[in-house]
Amino acid sequence: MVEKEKLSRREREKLMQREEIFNAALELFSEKGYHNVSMHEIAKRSEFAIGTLYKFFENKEKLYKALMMKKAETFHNTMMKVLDGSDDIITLIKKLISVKAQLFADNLQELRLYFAETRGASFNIKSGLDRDIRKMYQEFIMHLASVLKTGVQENIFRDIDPYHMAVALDGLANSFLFCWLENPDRYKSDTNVSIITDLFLNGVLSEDKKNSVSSARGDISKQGD
Amino acid sequence: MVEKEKLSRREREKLMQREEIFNAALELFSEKGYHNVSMHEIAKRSEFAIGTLYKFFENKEKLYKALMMKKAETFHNTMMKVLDGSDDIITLIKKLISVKAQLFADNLQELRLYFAETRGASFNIKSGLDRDIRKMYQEFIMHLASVLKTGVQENIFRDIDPYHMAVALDGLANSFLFCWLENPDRYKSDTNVSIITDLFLNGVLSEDKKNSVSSARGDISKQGD
Amino acid sequence: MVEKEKLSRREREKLMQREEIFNAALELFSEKGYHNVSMHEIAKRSEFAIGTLYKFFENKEKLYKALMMKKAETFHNTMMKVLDGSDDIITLIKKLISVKAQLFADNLQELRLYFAETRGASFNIKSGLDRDIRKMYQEFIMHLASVLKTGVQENIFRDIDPYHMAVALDGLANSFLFCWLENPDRYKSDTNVSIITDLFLNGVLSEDKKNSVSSARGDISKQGD
Amino acid sequence: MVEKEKLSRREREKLMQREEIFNAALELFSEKGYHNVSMHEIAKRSEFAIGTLYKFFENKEKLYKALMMKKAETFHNTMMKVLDGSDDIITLIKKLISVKAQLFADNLQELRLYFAETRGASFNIKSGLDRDIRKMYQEFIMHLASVLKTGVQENIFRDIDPYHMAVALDGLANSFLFCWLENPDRYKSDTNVSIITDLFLNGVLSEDKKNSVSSARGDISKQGD
DNA sequence: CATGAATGAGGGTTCATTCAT
DNA sequence: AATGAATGAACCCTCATTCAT
Repeated sequence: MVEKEKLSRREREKLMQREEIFNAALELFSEKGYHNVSMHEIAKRSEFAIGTLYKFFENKEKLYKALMMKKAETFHNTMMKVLDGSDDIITLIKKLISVKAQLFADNLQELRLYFAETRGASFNIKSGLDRDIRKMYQEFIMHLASVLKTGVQENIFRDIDPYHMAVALDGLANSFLFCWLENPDRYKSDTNVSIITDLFLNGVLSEDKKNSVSSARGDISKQGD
Repeated sequence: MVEKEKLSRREREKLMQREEIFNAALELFSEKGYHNVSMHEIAKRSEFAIGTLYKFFENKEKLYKALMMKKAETFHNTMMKVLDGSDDIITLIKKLISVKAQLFADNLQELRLYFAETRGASFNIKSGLDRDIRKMYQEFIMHLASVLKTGVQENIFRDIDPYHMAVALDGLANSFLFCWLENPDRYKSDTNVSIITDLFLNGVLSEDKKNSVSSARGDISKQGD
Repeated sequence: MVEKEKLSRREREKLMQREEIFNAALELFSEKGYHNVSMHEIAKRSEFAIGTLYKFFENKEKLYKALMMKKAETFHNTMMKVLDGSDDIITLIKKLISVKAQLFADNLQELRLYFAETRGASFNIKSGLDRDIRKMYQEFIMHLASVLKTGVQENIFRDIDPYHMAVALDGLANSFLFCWLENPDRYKSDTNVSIITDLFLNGVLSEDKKNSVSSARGDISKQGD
Repeated sequence: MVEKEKLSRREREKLMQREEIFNAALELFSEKGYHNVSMHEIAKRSEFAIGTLYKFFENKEKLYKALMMKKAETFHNTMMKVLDGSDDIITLIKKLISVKAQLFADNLQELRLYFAETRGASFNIKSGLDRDIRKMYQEFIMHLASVLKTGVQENIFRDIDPYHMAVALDGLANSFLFCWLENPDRYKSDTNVSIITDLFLNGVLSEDKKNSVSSARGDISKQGD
């Protein structure tokens, strides 16, 4: 993503330093939340002087914003890449959930911060972080909707507003994933992704598709009367 | 809930004052989040002296916790009451969404705080607020699951784990409601509640029930072929 | 001391109330020190309203001063009364130490406050408490000196400046009494008073008196060469 | 005590700053007592920002304790050093009083604080300051007692409990010194030290020594018959 | 250029005092 | 006259930010 070849040694070094500050800050914010972390702590953890932090980031809020935006972009891009794949729509949805599940498993703390910004009370109103992140989120939903729309056009899905389908799919995934990550004992990564997928597909697949999509029934509905 | 007849004038006054502090604090916390509101501000907004605030609430954290617990209990009780109604399961679900929609419409800001505690990064860990609120939420989900279970037993729903259905229904509702409340132009309270209901029911109704539940089809699926 | 006969019921009542506030305040100040006691606490302990406290005492500092002055006067008067007795000088000194010892044993905490004002850092500089108490103390020392002077004139004591003798006697007594009250295991009230007396008398008695004052030798000096 | 040669410029500076805060704080505490001095005042007097104070001392109580302990140690060490000298016992006592007198003259305000902790009402109990200081004081008394004991063994003093002699000597000195320092007009450093010494020695010297110790008579007892 | 000592505004909280009832 | 609810100045302390080195 970063084109190291074109940068001078000095510039590369700077980028590395920025990265190290990022990592230290992310760790701390994730552990304790924005307001319970001081610049002092970040400086110590990143092994830079406080002044150096301010060379890279105007202030604490901007640092946090940059951090969250970076994470959000990573999440965003990861999800978007799935949407841009050439899989058939059913596979794509399965992948989407699967990738999202992995994202949750790997970044639970960071996602809490992320959701605090999207759903909860933003820590950084002034910097407009919440606005920017929500915009990205909307972009993703719209893209997902456009993909789902092809499913409707191909008669795989019933004629439901694709935007609604997108919101539904995402909401379903979020609530299950949070639920599982908070009650880790309930979570078995293999079968659980399909629970979400199946619940979603059952609601949106067109009648004549239902039988042909194996996993969409057997798993969650035990009696096929 | 409060028996005003039995209280002395002084006690009524106290209750009113407490309420006013509550409201001022709730407004401010909702607008800016816990850490961006000072006791000074709350005092000013509520038109009391700082000392008076401390007569009613031991400290800022306790005030916040009392606030959140009160709101959470209101939400909780409102939703629980619906579950305890004697309606048939389909009506009950519709009511649930409808009531929840109203709750969202009336308390968007407060709900942001609520979600910050349940989903986002709550770092008010000391007071155990997040634990208490999540417990209440789990209680609700379990109760909803038990109600949905009767739907499975009566063969209205397919044989899906009721807990999963509960998580799904709640997740679906949350994401739609947040979405609409952030894009108020998309929101028309009448038709939109049924979008959530229909999406959910389509995923869980047993085959032989689908035709008999009118609203569950026509609205979202325009053509059943 | 207070002539109750001449006071109306109302006035007697007031006096009683004042007394109760005094006692509550004295207890608390003795337990925790001036700055660690709030008017609230005094009100609660004395079972009066805060406002009532302020009817009797202009402010906290004045209350404390009144309190300390009263205690100081009690100490002062008790000691002065001994000085005014008609005993011979040796007996008088013994009584003085004995009475002082009893005062210390009964009022250790209050005396700590008293010494904080006379010797330590006064809590109430503004009110001039330290000045007033030190004045009383000087008065006592001067009176003691005048009594000791008769001992010099009667050739019972050597020709030492009576003021010096007074300071010496008081200093001796204070340091022993504090020492014993802080190490109560060392303290046996009977013999210890005579330790102070003997030490003092040994230093000041004229040669020809030493043999005639029995207790002044045998007790502390075992070998009479 | 501090090896300035081995410290870097920065370290020396730090030490100087600490010293300046110490001095400002000591002045203020001595003038007004612990509770009547705010960190704000100390900051202003020492010409540092409040934050800087907290770089050097964890909190107000720790600052006060450090202050008191330092002063107490200085007093303690100064007195102890005299005790460890190789002088004969009479000279040693004279030196002791003389050094103590100088200490009082140079540190009257600070000594008030010190006595507030040892004798008066110390309510800095949390930090254990009073305990630590009293322990040091006891140590000094015990050491003094052990030195005086040699005087008894060498038959210079009568057979009096050395601990009692120590308490007496210290108490005598304290009361005279306080008295003089509060009535500076009475004080003439030369003759007055010998007043204390003589009073003490008169009480404790063995009979056969009294004549040989010149100063112990002539000064305070004008006629020896 | 990197550093981190120094800053001081602003936070939460207490409590002596007032005054309407 | 007695009350105690209400007040708000002032406390201790933190931490984002600056700037001389």
